[in-house]
Amino acid sequence: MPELPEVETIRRGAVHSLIGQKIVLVSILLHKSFIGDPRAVEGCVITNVGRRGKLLILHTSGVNSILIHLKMTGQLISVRKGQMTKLPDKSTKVIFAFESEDKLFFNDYRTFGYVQVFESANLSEHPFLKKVGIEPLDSSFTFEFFEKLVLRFNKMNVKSFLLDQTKIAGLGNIYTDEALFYAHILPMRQIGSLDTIELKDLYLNIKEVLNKGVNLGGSSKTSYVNLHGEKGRFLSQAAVYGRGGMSCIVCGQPIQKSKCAGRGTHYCVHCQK
DNA sequence: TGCCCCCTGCAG
DNA sequence: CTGCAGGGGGCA
Repeated sequence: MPELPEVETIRRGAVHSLIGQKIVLVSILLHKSFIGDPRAVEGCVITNVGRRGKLLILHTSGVNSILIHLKMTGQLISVRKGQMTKLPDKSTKVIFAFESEDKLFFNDYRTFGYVQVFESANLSEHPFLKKVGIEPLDSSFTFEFFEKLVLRFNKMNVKSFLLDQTKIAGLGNIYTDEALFYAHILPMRQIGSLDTIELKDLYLNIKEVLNKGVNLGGSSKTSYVNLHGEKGRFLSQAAVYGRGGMSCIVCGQPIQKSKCAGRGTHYCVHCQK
């Protein structure tokens, strides 16, 4: 499910609701959803909440951190003591119970996601963190950096490049299609064919679209909800994603939908070149 | 550097 | 019923 804006929205909710919570019990309802020893974080307090790309990181008072990747359909939902809830339900895979009697539910009906206990001192050795690329909303992501990065991958098509987490971290199918639309670039274009003006346009729109996503609380196509169980509002504003066959908001021509980089890809043949 | 695959559920 | 879905690891 979630791309950078969705995970960032959850992170912000977690900063508010989870910091200071002491974990008293971790219940695992599906073994494959949990990697490592749950007892290693019981008794620990959540001290901070970070994010790298689409990976959420709960720092604790102990020697371990808790890494959470939601993949396609993961949800992380916090329920206060005494609050009405339908949880756990059949998609619930992991439950954290806190000393406060608040609870945290990890739901994931397709079971691609995971919760992982990992030694904080060795986070840089984690298979995902070891390879993940630059944070596009960080000040270190300058146009100069982007231009140099892009130059090394001339043969790739631009959509595959943007989806590759080892290059830029956090873009997924929705925000990639949106950024390419606003940059007037067709997704199947070869990186090497982009001129400096197009690269600059793409660079600016990557940041623009991600910021807009964060400001609207992310995208909810099917399952995404924030930490409080609320849907995101980005998709109602999407220019191309999920609008195949509908008219382009700029020129009125029908939005195309086809496959690129193995993913459903939305674009306007009139506005994008 | 592309495909297949891990799963479940829902729309067409 | 088939195909498709916010991801990404592992394999030629």
